[in-house]
Amino acid sequence: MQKGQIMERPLLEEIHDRLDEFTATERKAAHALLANYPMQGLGTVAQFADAAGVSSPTILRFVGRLGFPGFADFQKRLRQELENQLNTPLARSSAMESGPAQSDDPLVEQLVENVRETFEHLPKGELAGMIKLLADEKKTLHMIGGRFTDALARYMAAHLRIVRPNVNHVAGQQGNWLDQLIGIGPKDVIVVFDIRRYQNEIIRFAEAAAKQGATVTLITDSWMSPIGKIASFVLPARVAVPSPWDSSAALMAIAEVLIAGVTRENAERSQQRMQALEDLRNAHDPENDGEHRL
Amino acid sequence: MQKGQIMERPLLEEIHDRLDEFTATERKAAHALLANYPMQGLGTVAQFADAAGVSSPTILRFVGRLGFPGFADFQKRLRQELENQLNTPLARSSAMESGPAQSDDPLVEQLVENVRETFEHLPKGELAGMIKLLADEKKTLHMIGGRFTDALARYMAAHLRIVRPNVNHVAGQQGNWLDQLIGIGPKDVIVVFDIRRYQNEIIRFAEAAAKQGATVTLITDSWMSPIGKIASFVLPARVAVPSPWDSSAALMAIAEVLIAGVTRENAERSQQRMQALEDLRNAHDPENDGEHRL
DNA sequence: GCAATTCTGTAATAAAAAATACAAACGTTA
DNA sequence: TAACGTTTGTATTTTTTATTACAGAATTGC
Repeated sequence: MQKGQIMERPLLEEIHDRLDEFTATERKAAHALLANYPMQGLGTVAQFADAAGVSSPTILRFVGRLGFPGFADFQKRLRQELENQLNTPLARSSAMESGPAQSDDPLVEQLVENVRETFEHLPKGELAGMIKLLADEKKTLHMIGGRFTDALARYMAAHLRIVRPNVNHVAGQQGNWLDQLIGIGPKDVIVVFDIRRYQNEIIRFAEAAAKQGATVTLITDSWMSPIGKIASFVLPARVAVPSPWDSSAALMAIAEVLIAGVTRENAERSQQRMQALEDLRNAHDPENDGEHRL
Repeated sequence: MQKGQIMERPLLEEIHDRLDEFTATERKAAHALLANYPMQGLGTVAQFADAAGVSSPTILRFVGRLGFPGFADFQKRLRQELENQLNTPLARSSAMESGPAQSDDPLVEQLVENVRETFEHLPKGELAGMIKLLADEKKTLHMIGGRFTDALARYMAAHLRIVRPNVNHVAGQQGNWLDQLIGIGPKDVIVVFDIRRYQNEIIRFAEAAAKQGATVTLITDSWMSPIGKIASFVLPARVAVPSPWDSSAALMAIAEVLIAGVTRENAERSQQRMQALEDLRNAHDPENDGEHRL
């Protein structure tokens, strides 16, 4: 079917969406371009062809199918897109202040150092074991966090929900939490984010869950959280920075390593689910050409 | 694939410094290039000449004087520079390909490196300006994020809400978002977290807010977010890691630096509000033994 | 398993763009 | 102001690059 020629949509997206309209070699060209977008398109046809492992005419046919009369027009479009993005505050700053200029802010230094040290001291066994546990889809996962760390629980749940079933984020008010305790048993795994000051409600939730047979895992700022006593796996992170606040950057980093680990642990399933979700999104996404003016 | 080529300093700088070595018309060429760097150099010689108001040979002499054997070499250099900025310099090539590497997980290495590099390249002016803006309590702040980055918006809002009034997290469904647009005007500041793939709804929200006079700020993965065009401040972070997911750790780190900055910017007010909140908590929740770091 | 169709690369051709030669214009100095 | 050196554009040549024609390969349908 013929889509309306919306010239404003990024070429990147259009190529992505129309990937299956192309022939096998044209798709190789598309992938080469997407992999190094948009620079790959700004050289010569021959360079492009070489990088994609196809012949020059295939490149020409590819851009032709995208709707460009010639390669030059295609390049013009790419340059146009780049130019539009380049005249932004970001472009100004990143181009101008290109000096290395190590950060002199002690907060920044400490924060970066925290992330690095966290992994340096992270017990490998705990990490591997926890990944394996979280990858087991027969278990139901429940993420929970405190006042600030709730955002991390949410973040982790949003990702894991994509690569595996049975992922729950224990959100909302405390009363709500207790409701969710009802169904929890040996087949459940609780992932707790808990840094000082350790909130009583979370501690109680974790203890209750453990009592009902659930496996409790903990991502925390030290081994000091009371939950550590009942947790099967504990991952400690550095959180102290010269500020009234603790830093959650290292916690976030741990969460991401866990997410990546679970994804990798069962790559095919993850791949399938991601693809299925992608299809669903495309199917549901109405052609958004209507502009919303308010 | 990164060649052993030494990363010389940006051509932009060199041209700027050597501006008076050039002849009058060559300088016109230089200015045309600087005015639209580097896109102006990526077209044909004739286009370049036309834009600069000089003849083609002058362009050739200009690039010749810069030390390039031919125009093609000059373009190659420009493309190289762009590519280095578009992709993370280290991520795509070195981390992905060299499998064995250190004893450490390459994902972890890249993640830590991302956080470090993010701050190395973070434009100081943008950061300082943004902190000042966010510290202005006459403004109302609205945090918004995408599928995954919503957690960051939430996290940031949770913190800022403590140290200053008028902080809002634009949460929930899209329909909801539009409702919140109603009251937005020049006294509002939108903080957008947006990494690829950039979600249309968020873009529309930011655009609409900007149209109504609000100040838009952006924390993103590169200069490619369309919101960059309308944003007053843009803070870019490294997000690429060897995983199907992008890493938000650096985004989180930026958020924390902003939070700390705002807290510091108005230390007394922050102190007062934190104390007041503490008192409230103790009054309402006697179980909590009020240890609090400040 | 064969025919028809589609796809793809090789090689030739056409188009363009870069590079060059040269003369006019300009500026500088005697 | 005249003569010299430098700078600059026009016109031409040379080279590169895009494009096209066509035949062999691969795929699809019957």
